[in-house]
Amino acid sequence: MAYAEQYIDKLRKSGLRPTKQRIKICKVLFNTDKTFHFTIKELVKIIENQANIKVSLATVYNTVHAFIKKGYLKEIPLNASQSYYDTNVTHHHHFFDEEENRLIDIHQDDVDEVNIKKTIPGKKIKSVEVIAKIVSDNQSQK
Amino acid sequence: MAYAEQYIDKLRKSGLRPTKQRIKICKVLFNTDKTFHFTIKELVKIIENQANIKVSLATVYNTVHAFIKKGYLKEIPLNASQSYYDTNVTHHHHFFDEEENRLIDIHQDDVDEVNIKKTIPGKKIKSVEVIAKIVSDNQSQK
DNA sequence: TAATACATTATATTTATTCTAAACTGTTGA
DNA sequence: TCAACAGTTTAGAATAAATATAATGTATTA
Ligand SMILES: [Mn+2]
Ligand SMILES: [Mn+2]
Ligand SMILES: [Zn+2]
Ligand SMILES: [Zn+2]
Repeated sequence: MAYAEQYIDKLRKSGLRPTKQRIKICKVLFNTDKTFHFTIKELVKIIENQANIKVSLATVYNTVHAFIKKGYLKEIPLNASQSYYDTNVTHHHHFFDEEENRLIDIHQDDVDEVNIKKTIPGKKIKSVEVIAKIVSDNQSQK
Repeated sequence: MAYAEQYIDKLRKSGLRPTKQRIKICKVLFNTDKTFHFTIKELVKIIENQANIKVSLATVYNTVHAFIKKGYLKEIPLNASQSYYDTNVTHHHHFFDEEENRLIDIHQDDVDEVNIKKTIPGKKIKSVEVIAKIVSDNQSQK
């Protein structure tokens, strides 16, 4: 299958050999039209549900980190005791639904360019991220 | 002293009795012109350095969380295994210096109003925060 | 095939955070 | 005054995410 080639390519470019555990991880992460957000725990659960093979936590962590380093995944800064990861590596922003603990993408086009007037000597901006926390809009009950 | 009154007031409004441990925490947090960012570990270290009294980790965590709930402190969403807290509770944004692991305030005035065109049905925006990651600007060496 | 390099895994470790339970303190009212 | 009580502090235990370790397994290649 052609898609397997892509995964092998991604793995090789990340400095990893394409083992069956890693290809399985790739399938879960990249074999879909839609990008998504996940925690390591959730990723492990998806793999367990789909797969006939066992993949250890250490391998999942290692592979995810290798992909982050290479730019195939992004880590999302959230105030939580656990990291969120994103298969959408384009520049974009997020809603974070505090009630459902869920991240929702905001396309770059949906936010005006964030213009920061302040500068720090000797430093340059590497990335700018907007996080908008959302909650239920319980309209005043008429 | 007048400032002690303020701390007692803050504590009472947070539903906490003004004990000497809690007043000590208040002094470290609020007895300064400048606001600042801190981790729990750092806060404990400051207290240890200044104080003649011992304050346990549990008390520090509990007090900080009570103040957050009341709005006297803010938690800053950062991609880290540890939480950052802010004594500046006004609406503002941040630089995060990835090399020095340091937060720097950006006044609200220094960022144009972030206008998000996307909406989520049934949800309203509670807060919008911008985090700009910064790194050393190593100019191409002439 | 044998040697070697790389991977996977179970398990241990680390570390931030939260929980627990016992000891302590300050307030109250008989 | 002082016993009872509510609330507090604390040391240490528990929890959970993340990382490290080291033994075993697998793939590559000479
Ligand atoms: Mn990480
Ligand atoms: Mn918290
Ligand atoms: Zn996203
Ligand atoms: Zn700040």
